[in-house]
Amino acid sequence: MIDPAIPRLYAYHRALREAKVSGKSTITSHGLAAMLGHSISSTQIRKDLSALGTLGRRGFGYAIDPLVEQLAFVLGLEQDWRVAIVGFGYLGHALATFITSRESRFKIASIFDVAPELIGTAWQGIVVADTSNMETIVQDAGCNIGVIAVPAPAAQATASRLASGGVRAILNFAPATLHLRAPVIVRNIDLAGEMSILTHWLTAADASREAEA
Amino acid sequence: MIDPAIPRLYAYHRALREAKVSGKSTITSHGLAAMLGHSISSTQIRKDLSALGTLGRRGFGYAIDPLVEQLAFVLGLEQDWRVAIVGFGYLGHALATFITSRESRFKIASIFDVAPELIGTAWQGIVVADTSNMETIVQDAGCNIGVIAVPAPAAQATASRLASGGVRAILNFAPATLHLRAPVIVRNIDLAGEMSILTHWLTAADASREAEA
DNA sequence: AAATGTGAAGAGGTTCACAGCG
DNA sequence: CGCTGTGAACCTCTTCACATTT
Repeated sequence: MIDPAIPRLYAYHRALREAKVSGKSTITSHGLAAMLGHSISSTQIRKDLSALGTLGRRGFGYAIDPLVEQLAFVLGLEQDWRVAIVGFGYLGHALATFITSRESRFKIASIFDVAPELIGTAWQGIVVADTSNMETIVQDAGCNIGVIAVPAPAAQATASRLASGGVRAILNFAPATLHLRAPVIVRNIDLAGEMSILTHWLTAADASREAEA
Repeated sequence: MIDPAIPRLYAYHRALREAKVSGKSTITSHGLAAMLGHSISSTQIRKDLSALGTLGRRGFGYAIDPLVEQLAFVLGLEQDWRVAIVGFGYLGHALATFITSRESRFKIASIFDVAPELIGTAWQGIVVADTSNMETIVQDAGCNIGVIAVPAPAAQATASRLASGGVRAILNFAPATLHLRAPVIVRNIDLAGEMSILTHWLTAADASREAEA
């Protein structure tokens, strides 16, 4: 499966579950495109879905149930994942809540922080640990995925230690470039960067309006 | 400037500021690529930077100061932006802190929530308002940018009201497709989606390892 | 008739190879 | 000689047009 298709597949998965909740049992590629605000064309949707196997019926559309199931399979959402969260400030806390509430297959398995007032407190039965034995705790808890919600200067060390503990995928919210030798999948979410994408386009929009005038 | 270059430009901006802090005043395209973990090639960097004007000196590299300045200009980081945050739970709180700490040009100008225990409390001098007069408050505060950190079912209404209040760019953390008629720039950040991108690749890695065996 | 599935054309961005300059 | 700047080749993904199936 091609790279940029994956985020689209997740979008389909989400929209289809919504469609199901609202009572539908089939949907067409056009209908799905409409649900997604036409940000993805119906042709694109058909191309993506046909790559997963023969799931549609010509002249009819797609049955939602098997489609959701197949998407969940391809996205790896049919197995359990154990997540370690490092940094349990507002961001870490928000992520813990968010992740577990949206996808039942994600379990927070360990939480770390350096703040003395947080260490030893519990969230949903998980006790916040200090970072001194991160590698072993992560390994013992069987964490596959790590979430980095620490300040930028601490991000690299955190990433290395998560990798040492056997984590093979990292979601990084710290504005820092992570250097890892091991085959770890890293996905960076740079909030300040996202903001500046907005400001760039706002500025560009202003500039072009002035150019017209 | 081409679309996918913008996130790269922000990455350069961040790395260059780091380089400056560590005492450098010039840098080569190769050096910058190394700082970014070679996730971007030096050729790509030169193409991107040359599109901004003649900023490098052949046989020498780039002077950091003018480059940072030019990048900030292109990214729209040289003007002030007023941000409205809707939803002041853990996520909203984290974003408020994060945004203001990273880029001094972003000012949180208004905050909204529906929780009675939050309404009326203050954060950094900004009083959390209920959502009843969102349009006028946002307009009076001169907000350009809105951040949606509410549950998915409330996202669409929030977006529409922000747009009515004059907001022209939205950073949306709710897993929902926003339908807006006005020329509003929307950037969606889907945390569950990001997680499933990781799980897809983890699953794919497992599958290919089994195929090899 | 209606909607999927798909080879071919097209668009957009990245990489290459090297010219140009300090 | 080192490093930037850039036209051309390349490649990947998207869109088009239409054959195909119910």
